[in-house]
Amino acid sequence: MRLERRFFARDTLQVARDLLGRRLVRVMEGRRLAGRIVEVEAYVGEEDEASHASPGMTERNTSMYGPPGHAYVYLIYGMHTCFNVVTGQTGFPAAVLVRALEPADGLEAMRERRGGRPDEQLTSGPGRLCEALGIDLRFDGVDLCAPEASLFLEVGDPVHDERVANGPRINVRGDETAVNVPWRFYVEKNRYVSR
DNA sequence: GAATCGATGGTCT
DNA sequence: GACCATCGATTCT
Repeated sequence: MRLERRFFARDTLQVARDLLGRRLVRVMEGRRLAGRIVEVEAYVGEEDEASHASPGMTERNTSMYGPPGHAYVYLIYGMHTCFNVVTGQTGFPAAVLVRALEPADGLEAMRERRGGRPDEQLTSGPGRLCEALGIDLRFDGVDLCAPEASLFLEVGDPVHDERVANGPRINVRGDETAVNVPWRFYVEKNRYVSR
């Protein structure tokens, strides 16, 4: 069962929290690579100084202004890509960065893609999970809810409140608000959460 | 373990 | 020309 567009069209903080436990799935050369989402961060509006939308619309961040349920993928530090899900209403720039997965299906393929690293390091970080699932810049702007999508989200097993922790976002710049708002959500004590 | 540092390229001023 | 929503290796305590 896939997550439908209306799931993503809600308040971004709600979507971020509810994304925990869902499965991110990549179909690649007939193989299914999937992981359970265990860590995310929300980026909300142009007022959020940590968001790429803070300077207003640019060529890079255009996807953030587009319809919910699409991907926003960008290159960071010249060598890693990061995957986000666009949330909220079309025209309002907001997205949830997926920071870590617990590997579920296609472990062998992920190990190959990740150079044989230990399983704990396959998908425990935004750049790592993109490498493990083969998510690159070509996915920027694609519709994750399209029937033919090779990258999509499944309902999975939602995480109960007691298992959800939150805190400030990792490695963000900006004013005091941007640095301190507890918009990072993760599954408590999960081995695959980053850092 | 914790802290530090280099790699590497697209985007924006 | 500066700045990164990172990773992995190296260099410390």
